[in-house]
Amino acid sequence: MALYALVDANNFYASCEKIFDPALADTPLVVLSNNDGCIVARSAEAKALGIPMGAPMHQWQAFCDAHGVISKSSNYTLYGDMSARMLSILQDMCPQVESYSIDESFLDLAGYADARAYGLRIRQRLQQDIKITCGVGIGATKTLAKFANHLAKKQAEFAGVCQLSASTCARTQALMAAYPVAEVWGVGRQLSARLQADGVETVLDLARCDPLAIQQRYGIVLAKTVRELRGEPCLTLEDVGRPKQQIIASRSFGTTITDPNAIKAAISHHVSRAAEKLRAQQGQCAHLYVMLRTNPFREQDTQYRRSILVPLAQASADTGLLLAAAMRGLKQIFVPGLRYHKCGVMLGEISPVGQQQTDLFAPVDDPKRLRLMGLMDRINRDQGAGTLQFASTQLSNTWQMRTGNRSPRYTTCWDELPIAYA
DNA sequence: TCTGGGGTCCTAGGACCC
DNA sequence: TCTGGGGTCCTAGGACCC
Repeated sequence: MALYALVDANNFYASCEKIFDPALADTPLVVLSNNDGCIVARSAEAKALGIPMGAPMHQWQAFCDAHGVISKSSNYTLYGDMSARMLSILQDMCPQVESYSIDESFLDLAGYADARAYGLRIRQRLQQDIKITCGVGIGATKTLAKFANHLAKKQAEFAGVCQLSASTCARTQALMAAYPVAEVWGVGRQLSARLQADGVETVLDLARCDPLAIQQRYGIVLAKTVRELRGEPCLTLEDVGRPKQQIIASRSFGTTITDPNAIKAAISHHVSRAAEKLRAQQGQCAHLYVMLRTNPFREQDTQYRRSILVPLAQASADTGLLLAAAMRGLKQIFVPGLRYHKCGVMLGEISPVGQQQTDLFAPVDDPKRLRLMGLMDRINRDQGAGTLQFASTQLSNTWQMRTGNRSPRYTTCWDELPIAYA
């Protein structure tokens, strides 16, 4: 009998900020996206004030000022490190763990006699060791575990850990009937609007649909979701270390950009970051996309949005080669005179280095160049990102993003460790 | 003035082939 | 004059997730 748990940290980014700054303990707090653009995390107090997820900060600035809400620029170095600590505790407690996102992991609990008691222990341990409060949802499928997790957080009687029994059980059905279909994992805005138009309003309504009819009308993905809601597993735990199939590096500019050199510099920067990630997973890519666009929210501006695929003559992980390819692509899609807002690159068709294609004569990266790249990565890791860079990155820095109020990197940087006074 | 970034999977439609 | 249809591969884009 399959049994999955989903462990999900509450208000993760906001909690990370609060752990290291006790003065923020009972203060409403929001964490902002890059460029301090959107609200991407809220503390419990900020949620209670009615601040919505994803809202543009500039629309809420006055409200936050009036209600004493503290805002923080995002500090991904800190959140990433806390996430790794959380994962290692979970791996210590359970042999089968899939890290699903920065603050969520699925656990395979098949064969555990008292899964709920185990969930409570996990919750206690995370609370005790790293001061992170999480919800635990347990069910026969990942989709049910997701829903259970939602219940664990929303309904106080579960004390943070909810185990759903079979979807045929009356109690489970009552819970499913109490939540809108949009709460189901995999049902977003578009799908929930269509489903509601078809009379499928609650989670229970969807669970009662015929999977084949759903497949006809909505496709295979939603059909799997229906099966999962009915207790039939369609999704399994995925390997933690699975290499990425595509690697994206992109950013909005801190300000509108028209200067082609600034865009070249930004693209160079993104290529460098993406190639670093590619080498970190011992990969090489056979093509890359270059993406460029104007600001869709500025309706008064001429809108433009293009991406272009640049195939490489050989699969490569060499920043220099990738830079040259990206510049060729950029040249093709850059239109002078527009007010640009964001650009990026995506590496695709990724394969492991060394697993060569069948063509004996296919060129491969020069080993000397790869050693140089490895050295560059090590220096940048030890001495700080950007210590060694390709020159095109330096053409301009006007595109850099804004960060108003980032907290210290408490756990990963010697100069920024928190200080405790006894 | 100011609206994120990084992923996965699926599908529609065009190009091409026989 | 009459001018098919099915399969496959590829790509762009859309939906979803956090």
